[in-house]
Amino acid sequence: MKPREPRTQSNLSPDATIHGRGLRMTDQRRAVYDTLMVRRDHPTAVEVFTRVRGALPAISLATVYNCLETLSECGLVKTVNLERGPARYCPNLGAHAHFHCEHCGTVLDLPLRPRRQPEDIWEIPAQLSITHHEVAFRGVCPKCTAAPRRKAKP
Amino acid sequence: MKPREPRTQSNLSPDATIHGRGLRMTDQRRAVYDTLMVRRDHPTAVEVFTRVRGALPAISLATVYNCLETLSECGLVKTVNLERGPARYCPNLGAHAHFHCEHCGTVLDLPLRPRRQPEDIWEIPAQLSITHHEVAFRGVCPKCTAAPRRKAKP
DNA sequence: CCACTATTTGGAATAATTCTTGATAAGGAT
DNA sequence: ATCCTTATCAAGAATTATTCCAAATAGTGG
Repeated sequence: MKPREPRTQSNLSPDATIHGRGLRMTDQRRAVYDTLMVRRDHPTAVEVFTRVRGALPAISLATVYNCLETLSECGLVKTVNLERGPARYCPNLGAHAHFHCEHCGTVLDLPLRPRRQPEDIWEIPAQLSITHHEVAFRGVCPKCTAAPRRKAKP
Repeated sequence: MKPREPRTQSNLSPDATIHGRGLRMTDQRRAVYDTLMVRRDHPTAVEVFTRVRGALPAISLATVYNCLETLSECGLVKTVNLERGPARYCPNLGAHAHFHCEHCGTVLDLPLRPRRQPEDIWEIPAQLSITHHEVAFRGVCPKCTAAPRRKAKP
């Protein structure tokens, strides 16, 4: 059967991952993390802020930015940059690209095919050491192709 | 032998491409375009501004932004977004990805292998129509791996 | 030359994010 | 438990890159 997707990159609990870096799992960090995990979409920092205030009404936007940065550095979430829009945050830790619908703004995950990697299609000099890659597609999503009614926030 | 890389996407002259859209090839646009073509690196708008003032001392930064946007929309240059840094502009019209050295800041072009395409490695739903894609790698370039002395602007 | 539109300019405005500062809180050592 | 050290948070200021705006300028077709 298909292996379950790891909850974190290291397969440790989020707490252990955070502690492993000498950091603390605070209420704020947990709330931001949980917010990302329950609705597995691609919210901006402001959207996370709005959602997380349901759990922690006193949290500040600056703290949301801090938490998202920390979680991202710890590999617990991914930061997604699409064009020049606000950064988005992604709970999917598997290897994947992103698709951004230029009509409705939706972001979709496009998984990497099994046993495939970017080096298969791009010529990457051997001496070059790669630590990250980010792949973004842009176009029109199935829903908007079918029914191109309303347009949305870009 | 290897076909020469087209100077523009349509293989028309830059002037013809611009005219084809009902736009004019002004001194400013030409100067910005030439600036990109002579030194084939990946300058930011401000860097283009600095360089282009050698030819047109009176040009404004807003105009440089306008020209770069126009040239990019016409397919005469490419806009490159790396992480959340300032946009960079690229004269290479061939299909390629970008590599960003996190040590010295250099940007390198990584060509797409012949007869390869992103669909080869990412699962892209059939109904999804793709108009653009942008691929960015991050890591350490050969020079910095060999001699990790100075660090640079990020 | 005239009318019309495209373009440029300089400065103001905006958006997203980062920085700063002082207050809080948590964990370890005694 | 108390003290000490460091991490974290909150609020607002500051920064950065980019876009917007209004007025001046310049091409183009007739």
